[in-house]
Amino acid sequence: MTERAALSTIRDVANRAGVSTATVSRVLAGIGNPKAETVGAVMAAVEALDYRPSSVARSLRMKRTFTFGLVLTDIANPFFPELVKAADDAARQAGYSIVLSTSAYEEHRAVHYLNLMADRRVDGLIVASSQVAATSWEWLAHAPLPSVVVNVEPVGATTAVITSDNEGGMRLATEHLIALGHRRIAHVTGSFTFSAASVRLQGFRAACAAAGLDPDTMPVIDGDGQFGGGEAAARRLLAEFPDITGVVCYNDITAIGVLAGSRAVGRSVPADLSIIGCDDIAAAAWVSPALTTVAQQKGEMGRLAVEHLISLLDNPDQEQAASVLRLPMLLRIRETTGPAPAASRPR
Amino acid sequence: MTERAALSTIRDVANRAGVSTATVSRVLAGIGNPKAETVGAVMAAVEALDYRPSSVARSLRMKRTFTFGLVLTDIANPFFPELVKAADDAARQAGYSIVLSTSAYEEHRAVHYLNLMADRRVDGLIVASSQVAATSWEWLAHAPLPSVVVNVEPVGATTAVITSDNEGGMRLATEHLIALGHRRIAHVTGSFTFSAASVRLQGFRAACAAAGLDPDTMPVIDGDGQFGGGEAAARRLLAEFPDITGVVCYNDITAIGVLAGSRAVGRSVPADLSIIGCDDIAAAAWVSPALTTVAQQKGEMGRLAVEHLISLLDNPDQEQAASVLRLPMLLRIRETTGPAPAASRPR
DNA sequence: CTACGCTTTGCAATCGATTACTCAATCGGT
DNA sequence: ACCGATTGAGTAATCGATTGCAAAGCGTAG
Repeated sequence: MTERAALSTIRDVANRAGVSTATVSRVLAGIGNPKAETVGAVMAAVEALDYRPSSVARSLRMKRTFTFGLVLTDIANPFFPELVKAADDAARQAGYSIVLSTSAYEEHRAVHYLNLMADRRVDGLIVASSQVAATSWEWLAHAPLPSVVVNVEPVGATTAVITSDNEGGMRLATEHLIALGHRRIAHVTGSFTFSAASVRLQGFRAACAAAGLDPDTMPVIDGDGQFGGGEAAARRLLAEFPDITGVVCYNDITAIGVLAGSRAVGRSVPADLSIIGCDDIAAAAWVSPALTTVAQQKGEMGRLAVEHLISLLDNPDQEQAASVLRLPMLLRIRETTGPAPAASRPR
Repeated sequence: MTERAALSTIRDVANRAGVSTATVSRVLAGIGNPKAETVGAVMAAVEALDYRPSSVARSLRMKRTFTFGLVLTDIANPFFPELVKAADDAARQAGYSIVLSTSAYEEHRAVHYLNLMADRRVDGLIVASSQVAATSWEWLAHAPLPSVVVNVEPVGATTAVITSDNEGGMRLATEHLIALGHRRIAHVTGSFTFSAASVRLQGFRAACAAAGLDPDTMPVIDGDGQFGGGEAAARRLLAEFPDITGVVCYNDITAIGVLAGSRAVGRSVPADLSIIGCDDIAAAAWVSPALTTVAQQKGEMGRLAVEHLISLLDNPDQEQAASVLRLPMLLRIRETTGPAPAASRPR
């Protein structure tokens, strides 16, 4: 059996040290000029009683919890760990903690969790999502606390938004294939319930057009942002358009699916077919051949979100502005992209 | 600019409804037999003011936060998402929330976070880790709150432990290869700072012995539980012991590394070489060929941890016992294992 | 018609911290 | 040696809920 230590209060410490609770509080907070003698007595009592102030009581009195809520649509999304970690580090460094919650892609639960966070009286809210429904936006706009939205860009954003330059990133990916000599390039999309899906498609088309390739002649196949969707898309794509030499995918998981599907129908990557993903999740480096991709600066997004909230809290007068920050994406060349097969080179 | 709704207190509601705060509290908690009229007035006021009770104040008064702390060594570990999700669901269902924190493999930070959780006055603690140092165990044993340890089994456990039957799982994996006719089988270990590494090695040896294969003649190569370690191990292994036809790996990430390394040196999987992992992370299904593995019941572990805590809280008299629960692991046959090549079959 | 009992509601203490305000003691200057 | 400034610490209010106890309201029985 384990002996459970009883938790002592500030009053216990005050009694043992022979001072008032006010003094204990001040000494611990480093406020005022306490006599060395007093400090000694307090610290000794704190030590002896293993006193740890209740942040519940502190929060009630100070009307600050020094906590940020981080709401994820789905914690299983391999995109999120890095973001959570960076946000956690940044928060910790500034004396804040992060409370996590995941809403598992169900809209009604999302609003429920947002409310739960508000009940908790978190000082600020970070919503990291692939999709956020209108009701949630509404809620955030009138919420009694500041918030930042990460990774999704709503149409009429009313809060600060931090996201990646999805269009530019996709352009980067497409340009990479074009530079390798590919001229017949396909795009496998994500589910269009993800706001990034259409933006990434746009980037693909823009890059084609800029290189003198008519975007309307380039196959676009619907995926679902998951492995299965990518695999199915690859089979369909290669059956209908066998002359394709490059595939630009909505995200890495899709690309990994496309990789599997392509090989299943006998294409060798990157000799016959080049594949490029988007996000740069950990698994991208694990598949073989390792996946070429454009990376989102996930850690940076988490860090910036926290910093934004803190600056909002430090300047309480300044109204929350509806800003949008798009971080550039970074090309990570690995092994799934290579020169276009000579046969299909133009002229 | 967004108009920030001012947050109203129970007193505001009481005033507007023309009742006392006590009545509001009772109505909202469903205690007593309030007159329908009173209920109506209170609910109307709640609605009108968009009142949401402060769980900070409630926690202070009730000395319960209805929150569990979940401490992860590293949130980036692909093992954890499923566990977190299941724990979250189970907790939510019972009226609790989960507060997450990650200690990033640094022991001193781990204790720091445990303290932070205690300051938060969480009602219970779940520690999910691959390794927990002695100081943390010490802390948990004398902590002023109940706790469960998940996924790691310390030598002198003083709290409840929920883990997988790592020995049995590894035996299962090894038996699978043996049943397929393999007789020269290697094991790539994890870092031995992970408590499961030696137990899994034991399982491997036990299965060999049981099948009449001398474990001492089976190559054992050190990995590190990461992709790189697996890849390097494969190169070394296949150079030194080219007659090997099967590899049992400490975990999936290692196995994926071994897969990459084997192919880099020209082995085809599963024709020349069978590979089996352990854990069943999401990426195991994404690589190609898809990885055969033994699955940990990750969700189940999270669910059970939460249930255990709740039962501990519901029966406060019952002392916390040091129990160990080992969940069976499940064989998931995919594509990286196949019959041993005929050439190497015995006799 | 009064009194007793049940229901419904209010009063006020409480949880454990922080902090504005007050007060006592000490110090220095002339 | 006296007085004002300064320092160090205590008193008590406060944050926003919950809940034991008291009391008011109401119905009914004697």
